[in-house]
Amino acid sequence: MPIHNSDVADAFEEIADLLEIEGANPFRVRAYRNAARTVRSLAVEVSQMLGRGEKLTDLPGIGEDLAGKIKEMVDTGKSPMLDKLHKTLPPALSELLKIPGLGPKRVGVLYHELDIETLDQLHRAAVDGRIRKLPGFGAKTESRILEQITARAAKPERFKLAVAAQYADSLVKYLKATPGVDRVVVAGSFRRASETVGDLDILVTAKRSGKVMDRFAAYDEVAEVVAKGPTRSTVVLRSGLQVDVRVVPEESFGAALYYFTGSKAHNIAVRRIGQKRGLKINEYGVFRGKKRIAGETEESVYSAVGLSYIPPELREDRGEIDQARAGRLPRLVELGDLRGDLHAHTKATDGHNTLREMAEAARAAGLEYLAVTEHSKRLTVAHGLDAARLARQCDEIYRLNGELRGITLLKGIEVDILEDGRLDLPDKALSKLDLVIGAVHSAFKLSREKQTERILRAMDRPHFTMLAHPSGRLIPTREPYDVDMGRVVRAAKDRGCFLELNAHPERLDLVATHCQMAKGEGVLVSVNSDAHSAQDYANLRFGVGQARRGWLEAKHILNTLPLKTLLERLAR
DNA sequence: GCCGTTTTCGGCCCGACTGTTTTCAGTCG
Repeated sequence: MPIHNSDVADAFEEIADLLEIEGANPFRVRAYRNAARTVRSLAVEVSQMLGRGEKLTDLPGIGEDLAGKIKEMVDTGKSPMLDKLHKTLPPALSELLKIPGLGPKRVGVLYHELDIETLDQLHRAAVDGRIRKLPGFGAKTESRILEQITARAAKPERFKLAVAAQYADSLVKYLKATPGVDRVVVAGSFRRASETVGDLDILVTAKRSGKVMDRFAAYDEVAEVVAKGPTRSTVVLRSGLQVDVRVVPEESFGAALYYFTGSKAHNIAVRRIGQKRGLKINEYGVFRGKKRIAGETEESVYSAVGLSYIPPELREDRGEIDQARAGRLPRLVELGDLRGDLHAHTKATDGHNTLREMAEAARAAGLEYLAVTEHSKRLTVAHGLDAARLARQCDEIYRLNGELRGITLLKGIEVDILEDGRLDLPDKALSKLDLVIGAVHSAFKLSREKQTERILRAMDRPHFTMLAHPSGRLIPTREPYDVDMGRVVRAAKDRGCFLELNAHPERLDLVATHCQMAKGEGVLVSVNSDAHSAQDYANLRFGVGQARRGWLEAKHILNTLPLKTLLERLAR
């Protein structure tokens, strides 16, 4: 059983949880959490690093001890440390920590006083009224726990970025209409363009904060007011989405925006630098003693600690701080850099609009070219094209190109990669196209070895241009299939192929770490909408966000090329 | 448990809100 990075990270997180309940040194606990985060976001497997004889202690937050514990897990598949902890604390206690309002101290009390180990037992104790009698608990805490347990079963934990965007947009509009309100900005993981967001953090500048809080609590989508103070309030919307609003004075706007954009790990790292320079950084500004020396803008905050401005999508403490100090941050791709879209469907298969409608909508979205890439025949549910229907669509594209101005249609296909690595249409049919996107839509459960070989064999076909949604995952319903992405990226490089970054809100695939791998190997990425209707080009915004999270610049993106250059690249 | 342009020992980010308390611990972000 090979040990993946996520296994190591999961184990470290559980160790951190259990140590915390045990009352261990909080900094020791943090060390495990930091290590978990580092390992989880690595682009290479730690097992491979060990195999190549690379030192794990070179990784941030991994010292001799943790490097040894990782090696132990890779070698034996087990963590003696975790096994030892399980002798005194049951594994399910980690689950209890996920209930809002329950931290390590209270979970410890629940376990030691009432022998509560599981959510079920917690639920029963709350119903029986046994919790309110414990020291540090009360009737209110007990009923809150009860609510949270029932709520947990019913609601999704995190919201897709595109869904959160809908709630964010209308709430921002509503808050902006409050008298005396100046700025309203969504910060947090939403601003960092995370794939999913757990809550919305909204930052407001206003003369009088009380008015804002009253109006916020009165928003008609609010199901529950969790907390309401003079400068900070938390509500839960009917959809289950939690929203925090913070009000700060205008002169603190930059510091607060920086602070509430996070990530937490990034903020801690920046503040540590400030600390070394004798500066205190909080949401109100950067202070030397009592004197505020920065805070009006985010730039001023970063510059106070000797860093250049760091775009939100990079703020994960994954190397961006060192690069900012050296002035070597990438100039990230922007939505406006995209000149075209290389993946879209029409009514001919499972899309909702005609070829002409899709073309005109693409032009209206500011695009210069659009590749029409229907499904192939194996995907019968989508009414996929066979060679004859594909040829007819190509004729239609040829005719439309003669007619349309300001947009050029390219002839493509999203051809199924069959289980044995063959493509679903003959080479002869594919040879007439401008591009061939290969996609895995079946047999997701193959072994890592077989799945990787399957994709590599498909890439070997002479007309193969691009691999669609390379990991195959769907947020939040389907895990990625098991594939050696390192080999896929290198294979794409060897064969001159491209990788798609599918911008559909449920895909956002390539994931950020794989974008960095592609960048490292010099493989161009194409940010594609996978539009199935004329409105879907709006999703490109989320694809660009993901590309930015992957440190990509315009020069790393295939569809920032002008049409002529693009066609030359595709023809190679 | 990690880490070092003040340190190989002694630090480790910082503030708001709630509930259970009579001055603050716990939790959260």
